[in-house]
Amino acid sequence: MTDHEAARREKLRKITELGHDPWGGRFDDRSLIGQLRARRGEIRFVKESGQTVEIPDRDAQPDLDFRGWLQDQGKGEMTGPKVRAAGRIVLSRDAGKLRFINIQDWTGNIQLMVGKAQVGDESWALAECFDLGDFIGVDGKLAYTKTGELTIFAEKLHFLTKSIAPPPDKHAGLADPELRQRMRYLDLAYSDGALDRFRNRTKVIQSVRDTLNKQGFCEIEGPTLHAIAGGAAARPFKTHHNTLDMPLVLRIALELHLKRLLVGGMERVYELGRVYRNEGISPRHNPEFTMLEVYQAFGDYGSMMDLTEAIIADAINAIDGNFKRSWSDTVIDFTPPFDRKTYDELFAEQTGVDATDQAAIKALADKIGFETAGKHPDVIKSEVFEEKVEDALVGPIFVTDYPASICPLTKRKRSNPAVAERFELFIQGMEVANAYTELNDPDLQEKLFKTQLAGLSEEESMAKMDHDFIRALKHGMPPAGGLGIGIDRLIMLLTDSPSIRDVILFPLLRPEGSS
RNA sequence: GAGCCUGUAGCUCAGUCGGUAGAGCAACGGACUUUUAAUCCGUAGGCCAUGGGUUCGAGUCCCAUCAGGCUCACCA
Repeated sequence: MTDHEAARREKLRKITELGHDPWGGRFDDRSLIGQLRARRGEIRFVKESGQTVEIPDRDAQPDLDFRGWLQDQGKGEMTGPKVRAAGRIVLSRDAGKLRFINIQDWTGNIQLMVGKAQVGDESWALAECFDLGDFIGVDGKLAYTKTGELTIFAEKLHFLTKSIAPPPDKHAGLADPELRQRMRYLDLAYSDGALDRFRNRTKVIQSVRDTLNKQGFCEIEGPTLHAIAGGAAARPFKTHHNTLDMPLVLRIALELHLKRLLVGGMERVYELGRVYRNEGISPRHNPEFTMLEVYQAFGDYGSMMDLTEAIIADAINAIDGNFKRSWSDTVIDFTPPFDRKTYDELFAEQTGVDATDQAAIKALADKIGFETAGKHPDVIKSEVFEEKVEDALVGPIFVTDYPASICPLTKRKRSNPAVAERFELFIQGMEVANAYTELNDPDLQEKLFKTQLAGLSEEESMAKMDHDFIRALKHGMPPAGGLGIGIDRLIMLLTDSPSIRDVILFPLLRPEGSS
């Protein structure tokens, strides 16, 4: 046991001795600290003559010499509402028989003044057992100190919960990224901005649902345990069901079940949920992440583009309504409509090479040093695109109309079968959304599945072919637009968070002390 | 999976050329009834990530391991 813990346990003992429960209990009728701050206009100064004076608002006049102003009023008394608050002690200063304590709840932070003469010996003895990190409640008068700080002048103290372990540095908070992730509770409680970041995450997710529900979309919950990992090209996590003695995988995408629902007549349907990919970890990849997939019958990728803009604009309004958002040392302008450019236009812009000139593209690829022998011209083009174009897509920008051969499971343009009706939304070089006009021809789908699985043995291929999905398509899936949004990445961009682990409460980490 | 970087007190961090382990905050004792990163006086707190090696001597140099970060790879 550390000295810190021993000292805190000793105070815990004293609290019990004083007749208080160190683990507290229900505490009704408190105001949130944010609400209390909003009530500061009720505070008055009453002069000896009986004249009532309004208190100048320090937020409006930050340079005001409050102490001087107060002296100018002469003798009198500050009056303010009786309030009750509760929170965690985050700062404490004592000045003899007087203590200034800052408590914090999830709406803010406020100072308490506890005077021995004002609260009595009993409460004073309790206050001497307070440590940083404890939860306390207070009844008192909301008013200003001589220096103009909004303060609850304590009349009665309540003990709500003892903190046995010492908190991180009271100003620096937690700096070590490993500790911030492992001990997210401490990060939230003591690191600047951490709690707000995750509350903004909640607001974004709620807003996404609101936007879709308002437009008549229906939220569903598909299975997370799949027999076949379909809908994406990632490696799955494998698991096993004991009673059925059956291998299972965690889902890598939401797509195939949502499309079955289109067949079933759910015309506008979405799922906002977790998917799992057994791939590498990076500042943009966590093994489990939150994905939104939306399908709209009788729509196409164009309908999805408008919807994507609406989802993002509404999410920003839900946070703070600021469409010019800082991102690292730059600013992203999210004001819709976003730029829309075709794949070929961007290719030509960034490389100076005509996107339809296969020979010139191959020459460029050779110059970069790519292996080009035996590759499909569109594959070469796509490799050059990733190398030369994607990083330049600071966006937000919709990249539309991809070469059909690199997205086989997408419907082609009727006017040009070499082009797939697909867009991706890029922001700061990061792929945030991906949408298609969905393929609904079961024979073509089956053929393309087979081609996609061609590299695998027949046995593996059969195991990965989702025959039920093909069967569903045979019953008729209406023409539809489909959209996927990486919600964690969107939240990263909206909260100026450079790593996906900053917006996932409990990202995957190796266990501690695994040596 | 590869390369580079990091790991020192509860927290944030110094630690020079290899020569007895440092600071701020937090803690403990004391002074102070309007402080606000309060101040002042005093005290205590260390498996220098772990395990080896080199050396008279290692926080420091070398090797391995563990954990984390970044870059790359992987990744509709």
